[in-house]
Amino acid sequence: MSITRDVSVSVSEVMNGRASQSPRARCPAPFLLKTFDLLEEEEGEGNERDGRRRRIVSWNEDGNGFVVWSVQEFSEFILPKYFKHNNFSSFIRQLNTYGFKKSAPNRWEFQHEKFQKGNKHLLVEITRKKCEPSVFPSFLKAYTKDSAADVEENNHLLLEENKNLRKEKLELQMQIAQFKALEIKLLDCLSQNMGSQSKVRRTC
Amino acid sequence: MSITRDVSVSVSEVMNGRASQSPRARCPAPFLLKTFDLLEEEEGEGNERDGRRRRIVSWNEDGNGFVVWSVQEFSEFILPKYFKHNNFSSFIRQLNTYGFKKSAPNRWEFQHEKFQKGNKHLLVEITRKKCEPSVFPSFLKAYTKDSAADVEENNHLLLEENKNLRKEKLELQMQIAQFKALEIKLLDCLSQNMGSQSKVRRTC
DNA sequence: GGACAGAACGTTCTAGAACATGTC
DNA sequence: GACATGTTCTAGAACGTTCTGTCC
Repeated sequence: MSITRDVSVSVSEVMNGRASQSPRARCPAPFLLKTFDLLEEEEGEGNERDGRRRRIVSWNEDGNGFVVWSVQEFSEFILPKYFKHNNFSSFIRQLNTYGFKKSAPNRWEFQHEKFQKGNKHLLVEITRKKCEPSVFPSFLKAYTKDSAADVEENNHLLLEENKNLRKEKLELQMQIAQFKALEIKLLDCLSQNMGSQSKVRRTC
Repeated sequence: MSITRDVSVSVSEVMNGRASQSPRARCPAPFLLKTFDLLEEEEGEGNERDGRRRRIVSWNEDGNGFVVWSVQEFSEFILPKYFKHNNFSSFIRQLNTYGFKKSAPNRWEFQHEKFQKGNKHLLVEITRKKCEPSVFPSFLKAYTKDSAADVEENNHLLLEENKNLRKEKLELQMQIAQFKALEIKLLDCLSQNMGSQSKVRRTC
């Protein structure tokens, strides 16, 4: 009974649902593949075309990120080749969606822990950010969305209860004060009425 | 007593505080002025330089918006001339902050109701979007900013206080119970010790 | 095979947030 | 130093497109 077979599915894949689908299962998101391929093409034979491309976009020195050297050319020539648009901002949006971080000021360099030169297999570990919240079953979304309001409501209820408790406490304290006064009166009565009979201690 | 003099200050100006400041009072935001000037330069004599510029950015046909024709040249040559950066996305962010809307797909055209060719005086009507919420006096900002955390914290404190109040209430109720028991004992003592002397009522 | 619903993914436009800078 | 404004990086939100399982 080898139930350990074929369970090499990462947590992240289960999380974002990729693992449960047939063709796309165990495949990186299209965006990641395209971006990776786009960069791998840099590693070509170094002919004129690749040389030109290398000035537009490339892996960084350490191979743990990439740099868009010419936004204009990247947008005009590279993007439409791999995607259905030529907007640099859309490309950036996708990078952020998949958790990439801009890793240098003054130039368009981005990094992701699992996006490394030569390690295409790591791409499956990269998940859409939107998937993290949606680990919550969707039917809980409404609750999550209104949590702020809920907290406020909770607050209000607590405040009400607090007010009532304070009021009750005050009433109890007044009762106790009356009891104390009563005790004194009773003791007075006792000491007076018992007169010469016997001593009375407060504990009776 | 003409108190109606010099009250030509628009509501929006009062709202965003521009009207209360001296030099900048009744002045459009720097960003708006710069963007407007940048476009007004298009209306020059039409010499070579302006001709070139016109291909980069210009008012639209109706004069109720403008178009950045070449993002690359706009970013490289125009932006650093007027602002402290050359990022097109930062320029876009500012446009959105001031309520401009992208008014055409497939090209970088933006419009704002009060941003019109030849009507520089309308610029004072354009306010930062952030100012709408900050109609709230600024001294409330801290509260507003931390409100979520505050509410949570408040909640926690209330919960603690509630717990203590319940505890105190219980203790008070126990005290009262003891007092009641004591009262009964005292009354017993009284009735016993007074014997034949006189009747004792609980109110003594 | 075709229709269709639901989910994942992509594209676009706008806003949030943190920090920097400048101004009074 | 409080406040408005500017700059940067990231996220929200709406909507469109593609994929996939299901039912007929």
